[in-house]
Amino acid sequence: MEATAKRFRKRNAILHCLRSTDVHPSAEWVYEQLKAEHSDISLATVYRNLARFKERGEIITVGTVHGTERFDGNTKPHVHFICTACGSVLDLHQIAVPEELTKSVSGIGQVNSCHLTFTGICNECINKEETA
Amino acid sequence: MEATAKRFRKRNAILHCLRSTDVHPSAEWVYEQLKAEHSDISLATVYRNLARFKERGEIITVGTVHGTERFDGNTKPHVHFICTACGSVLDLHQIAVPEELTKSVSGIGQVNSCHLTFTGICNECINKEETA
DNA sequence: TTCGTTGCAAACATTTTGCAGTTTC
DNA sequence: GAAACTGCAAAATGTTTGCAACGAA
Repeated sequence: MEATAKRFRKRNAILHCLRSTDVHPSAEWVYEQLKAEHSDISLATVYRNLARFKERGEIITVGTVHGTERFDGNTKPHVHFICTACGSVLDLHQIAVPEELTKSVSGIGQVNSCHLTFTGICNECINKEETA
Repeated sequence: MEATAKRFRKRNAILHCLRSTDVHPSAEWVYEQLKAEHSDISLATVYRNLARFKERGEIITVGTVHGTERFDGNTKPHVHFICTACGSVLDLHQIAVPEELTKSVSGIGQVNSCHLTFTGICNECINKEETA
């Protein structure tokens, strides 16, 4: 099996981890997840591969939340909501950036991507606050 | 003059610096600008005041470009273009996020802000590349 | 006297890098 | 053997904090 070639085991694991979650993880989170299966994995490997994936467009960056970069294995354009209280990042699949908007950007340069992000307080954090 | 009270001179200078530029500066950039007028200013003061302004909504964060946070003294909602080559951040005043979009987000929590960002390569960098 | 602001240096957290060891071709 | 991937530890980076000094009320 090519996919399990020892050479790429960790790289594949990192990509798979990103693709199979919707928490928009940080490097640290991915590292923690993979430690179970790959007890000898190093954080540097996670960072190196995240950088590589990003370069190749296999993953995207959602932004920096509370000082740490957050990634998304879903590269299809979609909208995000970032809770500034707990730092969670949620997908808003029901919304899309109208194509006309993107088109009207030409003239400033070569546009490679477009990212719409809402920030606020998620329902969970609002409830916590009320209960407290 | 209240505005020039020694107590707030540097804080005012920092805010004024942000309000009177469209480069979407980093903390370091603001610091460098202010050194001319305030030779004894410290980077910590810049960071402290930027955090304060952000908290109070007097400035906003545009995002993190090449590892450093970039600020904007213009808090009116507007769209940005980030050049991933040179790291410059440009305003796209001609575009606006349709209100309907924002409205349809309710349900996920309390939305405080919304930010649309395009990334790509600015014309200047494209030209540099071609000439090279 | 009490409070808020600052400079300085130290601390901090995240991310990147150098190097040696290993695997694949 | 050459090239690619990795772990480890060290380094680099951007940002925050503790503290003493100062200024304003």
